[in-house]
Amino acid sequence: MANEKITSRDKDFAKWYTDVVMAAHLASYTSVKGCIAIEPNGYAIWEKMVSILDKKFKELGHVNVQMPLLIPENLLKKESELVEGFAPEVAWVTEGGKNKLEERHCIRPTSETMFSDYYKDHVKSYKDLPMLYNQWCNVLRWEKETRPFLRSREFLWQEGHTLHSTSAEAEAEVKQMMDVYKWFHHEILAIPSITGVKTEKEKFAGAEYTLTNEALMYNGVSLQSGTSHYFGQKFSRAYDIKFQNKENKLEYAYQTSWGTTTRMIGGLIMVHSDDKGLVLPPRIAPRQVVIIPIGKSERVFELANKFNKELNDNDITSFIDLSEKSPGFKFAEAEVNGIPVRLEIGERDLENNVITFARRDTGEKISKNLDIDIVSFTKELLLDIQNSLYNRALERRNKLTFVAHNLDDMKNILNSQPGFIKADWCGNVECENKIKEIRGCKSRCITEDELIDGKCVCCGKPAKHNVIWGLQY
RNA sequence: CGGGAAGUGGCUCAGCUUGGUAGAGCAUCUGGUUUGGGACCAGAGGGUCGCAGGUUCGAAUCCUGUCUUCCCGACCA
Repeated sequence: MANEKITSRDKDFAKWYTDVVMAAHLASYTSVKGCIAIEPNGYAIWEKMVSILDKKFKELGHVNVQMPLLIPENLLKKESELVEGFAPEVAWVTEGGKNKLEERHCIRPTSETMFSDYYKDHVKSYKDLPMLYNQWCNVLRWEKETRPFLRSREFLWQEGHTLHSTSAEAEAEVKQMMDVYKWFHHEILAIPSITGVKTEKEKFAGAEYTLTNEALMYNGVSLQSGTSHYFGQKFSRAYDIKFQNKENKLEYAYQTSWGTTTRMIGGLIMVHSDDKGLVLPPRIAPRQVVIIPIGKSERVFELANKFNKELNDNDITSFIDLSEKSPGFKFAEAEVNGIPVRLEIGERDLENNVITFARRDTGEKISKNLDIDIVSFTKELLLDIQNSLYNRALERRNKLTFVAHNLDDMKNILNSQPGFIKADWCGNVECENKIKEIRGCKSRCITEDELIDGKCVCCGKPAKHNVIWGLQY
């Protein structure tokens, strides 16, 4: 039974998406364009993302810091590629109180600048390196078209900025952090993303190269969800970050940056959710089990409390829905909010000494005897839901992964059912631009796979790479 | 930023053409009865119609500007 507040996913995907965001109370609009209010249900997901990623970052030796929100104009302008890349979407502060600022400041769109400015004064020797900093913060980019979580002007993210004494070490960091993002998507979010290198055209402004994590949404559109950049010495030259190396010579440091954002919440919705509302993989669900007591008998509440305590004592996040609503209402509410497992405890079942589990991903109801080991059963069920969601998403991704041998193939695919399109490419940006003319199709990432035909899908000349193409958010 | 649509209690919308100072359903609150797929009865509260100007004796309604949201393009995490 679909939720009446939610437009069907297959009928209007864009509307379905916003309906789910609103119906599950993840976020709502505010009077500030492109700046959403992230509501408790949405923020709880972000908090869980933060806690898991933050733990991982720290295990790998990173520490958290906080840099200023404002960046002075002349500082931002030191790295020309970065400025050119971000210029159209930077917001400026020109007044403080009643005074015009002698130098205007932008609100950070990203913090390479401030980190670099900090590093230049704090790194003297190779013994100071590496510096493995990360910050959790908000940034602002003056986007023209905005959508909750997917593209808002203000958004929350983490940006890691690290400094190394050798290129090899920095490049290893870039790869390592991309592996973390991939792990996070596959193991926690149950999203079978693909990773690879961005083309020159699509890489981050100012980077030597960019690694990307690309996730395919239910409708076949790709979402860049996590990037990791290698800067080499570009920023350290622009910002004068030098250290004395082992040979007692001054050398520019090697730098990286990597980030993930609240956009991942949007990805989570567009990969797993359905016409009933949100579907959350258990490992990212802030609340994994809802217990719904039916009827008013004392035994019902005793059991609800007992099971709730047992689950929470064993690292399963559970709560009892004690609201004054009918059971049907509570079922629907649990579904729209994406709670992975529902446990119904009712008088009628108790007469037969059973309780009923319902799983959000399939809707299946499972009747179990009262004397089951509730903790181990629930753990297995949650694991099974986690795996099923991953497999379902993987099947969908495979179904929407196509191979193109020529431009006509690409056109046909993009005009019927978009997805990941694998095609050979000569490495020339002109071919990339030509392909983009087809519904805005862009290169997603360069794969390590073998060439398909050995010739460019666009110009027919010898190909250099097997590239994944697609539409993007 | 170009092309289109829309803003009226928390939500969905009616009223606007033919100006006379605001309605419905859902939601909320109170009391009671209920409880296995979005319960029922009775009662109550809540808006000056996105915002700013203008026309008029009088504007939700007409005019101008502006902001926001949605869809389609161009740009982007």
